[in-house]
Amino acid sequence: MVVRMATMSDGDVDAIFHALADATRRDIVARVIEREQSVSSLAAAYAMSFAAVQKHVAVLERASLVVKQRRGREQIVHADPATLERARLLLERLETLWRHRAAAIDRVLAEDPET
Amino acid sequence: MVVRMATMSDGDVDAIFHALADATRRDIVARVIEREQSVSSLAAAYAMSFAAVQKHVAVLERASLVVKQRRGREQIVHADPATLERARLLLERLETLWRHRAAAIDRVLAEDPET
DNA sequence: ATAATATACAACCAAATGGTTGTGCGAATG
DNA sequence: CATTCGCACAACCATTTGGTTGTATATTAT
Repeated sequence: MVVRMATMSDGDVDAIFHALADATRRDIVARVIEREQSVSSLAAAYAMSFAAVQKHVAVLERASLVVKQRRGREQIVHADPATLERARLLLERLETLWRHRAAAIDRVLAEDPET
Repeated sequence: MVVRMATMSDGDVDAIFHALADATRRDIVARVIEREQSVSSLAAAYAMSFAAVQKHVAVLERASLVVKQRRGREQIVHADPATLERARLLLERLETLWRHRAAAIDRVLAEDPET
């Protein structure tokens, strides 16, 4: 199956990195990657109000890093690893840029040493 | 040469992702990767005040994504690709976690199908 | 039917963000 | 020396963030 990567708007990328810029949210992502779980089960893990955790999950959801799925009266939070990959690919692209630049510099230096 | 990766505090990671959560700042990183340049030469590229760009560079600097180096009256902004790599490695670790989980699920499913 | 549970959501607050303008100061140029 | 250039920094402002509490709603359990 081929999946076309939708072109990401700046806003999407902003949302992803912003969501990852908080230790609690990164921890939530790690937890739901290991095992999907309800919002309240997540909330139990942190020294803050339920509503605060709920908001963190909402931020992750807006960034498409997690998805919520209702099950009875619970809301189960799943990871969406595709979004993580998108973010990683962006960083990889920047690193590639760097390697190309470094290679270009090397070429120039090798070309005409001490002329 | 062996480089020991200093353990990153949550705050460091927060700073890196926060710095990347803005299109202007990501663009600045890309530009200085391609060619290091002065703050004012960067500022010329954006439709905002010099001070605003200066602040963006400061955010990137706090995150160690760029380094400034004085040259005469100019301040030359360089990329620090090591920090980019750190961020990428973090995302990779999360993705690895996911792959392990997926593998564990596969194992369970294969173990006892339809008992 | 009542109570308890899981979530949603609004209102509120302090602090941080992302922008502005203005002021000052060291370095280069005329 | 006077001026201009590149930058730093402070003050200010609107908006967003990350937390709180309180209220409402739907679902399960007694």
